[in-house]
Amino acid sequence: MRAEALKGHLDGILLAVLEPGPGHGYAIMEALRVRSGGQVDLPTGTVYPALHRLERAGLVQASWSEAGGRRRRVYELTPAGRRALDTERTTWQDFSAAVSALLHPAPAAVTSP
Amino acid sequence: MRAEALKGHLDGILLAVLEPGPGHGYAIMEALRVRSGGQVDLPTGTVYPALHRLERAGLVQASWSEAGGRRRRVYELTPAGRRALDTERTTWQDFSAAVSALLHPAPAAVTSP
DNA sequence: CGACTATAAGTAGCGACGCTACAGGTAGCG
DNA sequence: CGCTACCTGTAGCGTCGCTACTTATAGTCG
Repeated sequence: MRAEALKGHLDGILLAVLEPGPGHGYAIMEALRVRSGGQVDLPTGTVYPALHRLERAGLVQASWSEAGGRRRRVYELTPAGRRALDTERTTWQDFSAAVSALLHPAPAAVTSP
Repeated sequence: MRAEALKGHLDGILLAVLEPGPGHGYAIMEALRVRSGGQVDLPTGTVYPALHRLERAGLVQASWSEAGGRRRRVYELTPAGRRALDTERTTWQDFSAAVSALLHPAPAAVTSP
């Protein structure tokens, strides 16, 4: 899938992945690949800047951790992040319903009589 | 609705509106507003450039028409445009299913055991 | 040992896209 | 005459995801 189509919804997806518990960037990319059945496979140049963006926005909170000589930046939802996720979910519902409706039927011609 | 969220799907929507028959820019904006129950209300600075883009891409074909002293640029789908619309519909199905799946459940934590 | 893969994080620069804020013009109504 | 609806358009901006690259450690295979 053209991951480019995620435009504007990536943030919500990342927040959703972090909802059940903290995680680091690499694990998030893995989780997305697995959960989408390989459909969503984001490059690092997409995920890391997005996480930094979320951090700047105060939606996630980050901290360094060490595991087997590998440093990890672990991200966790903030209260604001949870609220933003809720908002994103309802926004997505409305949005996808609207697009589906517009994309599918095609009842009559556009030109007025 | 944040029309910005349409990123990447606007073209498909415009093609869908033009599917049943030709139409001009202003009527297209009207049609979108009406069909979406006011949810989708695009500014002219979004619609006209998008139509020009579709024209450059060969997905629509444009011609001037005159009606009551008002010039109108009427757009019509090309065969390539119809094919692109089909593609967009299946792409949208996959995409929206994937996003819904990722956004909603949240089965387990990200971090591996 | 050396090469390679997996794990892990990051940045610079680019291109695409939608938006804001304009500009310009006609028709009709009070 | 002023206002609203109709109709098209552009310049410049900001955001966002992508490509391509860099840096570093751990494990595996020949």
